[in-house]
Amino acid sequence: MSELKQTEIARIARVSQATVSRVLNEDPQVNEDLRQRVLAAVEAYGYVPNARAQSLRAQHSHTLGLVLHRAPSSLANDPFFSALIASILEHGGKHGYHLCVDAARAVHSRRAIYEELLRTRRVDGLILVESETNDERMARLNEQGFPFVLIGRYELGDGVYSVDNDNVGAARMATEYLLSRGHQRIAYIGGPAGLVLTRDRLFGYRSALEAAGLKYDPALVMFGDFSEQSGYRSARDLLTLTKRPTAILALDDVMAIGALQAAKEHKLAVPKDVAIIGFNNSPLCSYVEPALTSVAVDIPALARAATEMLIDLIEGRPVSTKHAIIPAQIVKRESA
Amino acid sequence: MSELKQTEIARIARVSQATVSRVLNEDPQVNEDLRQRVLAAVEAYGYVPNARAQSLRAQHSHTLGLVLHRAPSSLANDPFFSALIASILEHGGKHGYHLCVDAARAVHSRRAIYEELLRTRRVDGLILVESETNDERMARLNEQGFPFVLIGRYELGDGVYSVDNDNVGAARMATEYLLSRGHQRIAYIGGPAGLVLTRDRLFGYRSALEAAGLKYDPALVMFGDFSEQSGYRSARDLLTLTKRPTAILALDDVMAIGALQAAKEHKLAVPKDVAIIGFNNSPLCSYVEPALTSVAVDIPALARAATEMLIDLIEGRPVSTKHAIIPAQIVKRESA
DNA sequence: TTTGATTGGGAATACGTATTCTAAGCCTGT
DNA sequence: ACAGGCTTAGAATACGTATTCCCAATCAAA
Repeated sequence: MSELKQTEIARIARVSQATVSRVLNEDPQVNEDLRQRVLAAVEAYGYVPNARAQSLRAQHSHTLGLVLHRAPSSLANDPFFSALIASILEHGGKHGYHLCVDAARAVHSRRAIYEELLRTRRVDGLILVESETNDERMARLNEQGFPFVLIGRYELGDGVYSVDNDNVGAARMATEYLLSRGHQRIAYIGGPAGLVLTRDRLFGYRSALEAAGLKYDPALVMFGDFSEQSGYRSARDLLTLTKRPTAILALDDVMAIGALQAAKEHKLAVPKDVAIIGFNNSPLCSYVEPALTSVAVDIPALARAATEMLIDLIEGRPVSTKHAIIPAQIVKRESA
Repeated sequence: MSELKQTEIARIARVSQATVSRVLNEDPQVNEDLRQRVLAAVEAYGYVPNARAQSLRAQHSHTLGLVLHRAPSSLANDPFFSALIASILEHGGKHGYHLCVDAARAVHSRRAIYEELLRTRRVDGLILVESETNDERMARLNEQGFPFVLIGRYELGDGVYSVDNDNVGAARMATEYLLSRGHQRIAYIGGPAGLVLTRDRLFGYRSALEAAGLKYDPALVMFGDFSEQSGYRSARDLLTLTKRPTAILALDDVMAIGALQAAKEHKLAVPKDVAIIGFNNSPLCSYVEPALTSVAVDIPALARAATEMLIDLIEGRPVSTKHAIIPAQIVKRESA
């Protein structure tokens, strides 16, 4: 049944192909008479317009692209990833957009990704995640009318649009929360020292401390790698300090769980002897003992902001902020 | 820079547009001379072919569609979902396919989904997940040359292609494992009674029991709703039976965790007094106390089989099995 | 009635590519 | 030297749609 084009419908309804197109696009100036004939034929034969032809003609495909800068296999158990897609799907869908997902495989150079999706016009716009590149080519792409939005980094100058969660604010908020509960010695377990994430949150942590008139103590700052092991080891070292901390802020729930383990081994009650806060509010939090208080990065809001910004960009509407910052929330459970 | 079509490149390289196309498609019969001229122009201007035009012309878009029969928001924390996408991305990518994801929103009738993606030729083929429909329209679609593969149900007759995990076999395997550890009274906590999943796995459970010469005891069979609560309640009821079971097979990790909770409250040691096995091998398993033994549905294999079957279908290669069954595995931890 | 404006709808075209058709040039063999 | 095959590449076309252009018909006004 590949013979279903407007031409066929036109022949059946005894009108021109142009009229069929007009009817389908609800052009007001078409006689009710012909309109009905066309509609009847469309219904009878189950005609549906060919999106490929429409895209070529209309110069847009109503499709958004999502590119993850990681190997596909690494996405398998990542809750961030599924939440991201879910939200893009939801809000893009509201505006009638489809979603095309791609992950950077090793064979694909960065260049290939841009081109494959943007320059080939396979999608109307792109959401880039965890891109490691500071490439100024990006800025040029945007200028050339290939709209895209970055999630996760906004230090690329004004050429690109971006959305990020408020790393500084989130860490500050968590630290302030611990301070408000009377903690004076608060430790920080970051990710790898080089990461923007680690750096920004450290800054927030530190500024909360200093705002409270406390001295920043490098001995209380550790760097892990987001693994449970690294959380465990960092916490173990912290808890054996002579002046041990009474609270620990870990940049990931899994590391926080490692810290819980260490506390348990040191016979320290959580949160009485040592309070622990994680990051990301993963499903795990409710299932560990005690349930983990966690800073929730608002992924749905992040994705929504990126999606709507991108669609505004695509459709030529003015965008209010080039760099949106999404605030985080503390989800209080038992560990702090 | 929208003026980048083959025509422009052709003018620059002083050849015809056809020649540009030939060079790009590595047509052997083009003079090395012109070839170089074209390549130089392409390189200089960063020309990339327009995928929309290619799709229209070539009658395929090298894009797979994935349709989830659920509200997008419900996908946010579903590990099944992300694992699925990851694997499709990986194996589809190997064959040069992109992925378009869609979730059935309420406003979308089933019909709209097929049409929006398949009949409009937006994608070359579709993977349908958790489709609740037994629609024979599906079979007709396949016959009409709109290739798609179902994940999760294969009782639709021969009209459709499908991939499913081996529900019967998985439950049988888990039951046999418990039997081999000496258990004689094994309970079963299913999902809602109406589900194929519940039914098939119950069958596997039952057949293992009977193969071992044990009587099937309906008192040991409960039906939950995949929530922790329902797992807890079911287990509580089971453990207060006068002839209480020494092992519980729960159809989901979260229900199994509920059962763990119930055992704890009954002061029963796991696995010594009561062994517990979950399903799905979710990340949670490693984090509960004791770590949960679980039957792992092999999602990557499932997705891979579906993807490769679909691509074979699309590219007109013969498909060996219309209904592929993916075996499951037991991941042994501490609870059984 | 005649004219001018208005409306309805068919014919033609463009979107950018891949491919078929065709013709020009060149070789080879007689 | 000439016919017939082979190679090379340009011209033309098709993919299916949306839209512009234009003409015929209708209607209102004079």
